Amino acid sequence: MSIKFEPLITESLAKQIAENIREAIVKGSLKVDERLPTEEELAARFEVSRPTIREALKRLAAQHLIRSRRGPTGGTFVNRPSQDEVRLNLTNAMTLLVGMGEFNLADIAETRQGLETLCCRLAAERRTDAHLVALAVELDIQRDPELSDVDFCASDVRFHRVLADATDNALLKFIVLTVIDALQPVANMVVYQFRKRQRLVSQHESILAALQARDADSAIAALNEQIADLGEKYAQACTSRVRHNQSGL
Amino acid sequence: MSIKFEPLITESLAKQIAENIREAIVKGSLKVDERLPTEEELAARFEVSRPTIREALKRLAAQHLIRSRRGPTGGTFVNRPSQDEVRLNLTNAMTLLVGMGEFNLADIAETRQGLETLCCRLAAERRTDAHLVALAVELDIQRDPELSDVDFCASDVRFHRVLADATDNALLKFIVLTVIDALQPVANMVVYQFRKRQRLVSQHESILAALQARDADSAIAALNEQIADLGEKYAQACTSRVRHNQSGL
DNA sequence: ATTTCAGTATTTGTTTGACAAATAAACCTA
DNA sequence: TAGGTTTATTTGTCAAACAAATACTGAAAT
Repeated sequence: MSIKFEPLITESLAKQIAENIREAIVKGSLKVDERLPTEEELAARFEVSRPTIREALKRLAAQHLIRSRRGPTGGTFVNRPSQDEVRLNLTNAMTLLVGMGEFNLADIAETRQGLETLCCRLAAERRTDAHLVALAVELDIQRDPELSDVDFCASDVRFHRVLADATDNALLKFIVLTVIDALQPVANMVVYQFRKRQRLVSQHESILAALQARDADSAIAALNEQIADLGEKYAQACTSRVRHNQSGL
Repeated sequence: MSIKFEPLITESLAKQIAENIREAIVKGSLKVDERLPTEEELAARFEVSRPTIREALKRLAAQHLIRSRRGPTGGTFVNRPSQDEVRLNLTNAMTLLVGMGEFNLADIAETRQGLETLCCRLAAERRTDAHLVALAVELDIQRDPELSDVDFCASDVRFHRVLADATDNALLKFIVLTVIDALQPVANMVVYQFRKRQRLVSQHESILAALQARDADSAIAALNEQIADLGEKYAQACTSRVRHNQSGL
């Protein structure tokens, strides 16, 4: 006689329930803005207690898959995943990976170069006048010599975000924004020490002019120059940080 | 007299606590594999009850930031974020976005083309012989006319994953794998109806040959041809699906 | 008739206290 | 010393209750 061993589920109930509901959402059995049963009903349905149900729901809430409201018309509802919310998650996760040193700086610079080159090519084709204006606004900000380092950095980030927006490709924009945001701490660390902003600004000016003329190649050239510069600074910042750490120990 | 209004925190305690601990992790005050206080201690520290603490911890567990074990040496520990775990999260989230139609097929095709073009360029430089072998293995599989559609698809995905691996750029690989995985459902839908595999296979053969010769341009040409083909199929699949939906209603 | 306000029901948020299950270390026993 | 047994610790789960938010209901006042 052959004994049929059960799969022997050892995962926590809350996790299983969360996974269960999650699948229902992604498969579409639970539609956007649809209301889930109350926690008590869910507890009865899954034959567990309410705290267990709540732990499961919190897992889903952490992924922005559901939202909850109190009151008679309240309850738990399926969230339409907004790009921004998802991107926040991704950025957090990637920031952590970058912070742990999972990616080296050369890889980061190379990837950014590849992505932004692509952006330049598409943006040169599709940018609107509004994009040019937005870029010009940031340039004006960056030209102010009284600007603090952090503000300069922030403006730099916004400049590149506009570049991504000008591609008119939602997916590419999504990816590029995620990467830019995740890499901002690193970028900050670098530009912070990069006091000669003039070169950065003039590169941005070149990019803006090239986009205005719809000249993709010139835009890419200016961009590559900038990223090459930053690549050097990355390396310097990296070695100096290593030295700092060594001296610190 | 000016009254100083308090920030008026209305967020749930569990959420605040989760955010609190999360920041401690990303800021580095809590190091990898370090053990958090027991749930009881945390409850005392934050002056809330244990279930509330547990809900907070579940939020973090959903993001793979912590893990828990029972027993005397058990407790809650800070997780080293593995690329694969994070990627699984990202892929799930992106799959949802794609499934909700946040990105149109033209954008998807264009983005994929841009990313993989980049991969080809780098892979032509840096591929090792092992990569060539891996690609050849998949090609052999794909040549089998008896292969089922799903298996063909799976092999196709693996082929492109090897391509990403050959770039020797961890970040780029991470991004490309995420996108490929998130888009697999769409790709499946397409290739499924694309019975003439011969053309796909010969394109793969061209890519392999080009990489062997370290000829980036040829590889890119073959790849672009393939993605252009898929772009057409995307469009067809899309319209046919629309028709299907219309007839269904 | 309309507005305003208090009450009420419903649902999530939180607490308390307890027990179950897993697990490693300490402790016996042979 | 080897091997099993107890024990302490910690997370996992449950039960019952109260608190807080919120929309609906209905009565009172204008």
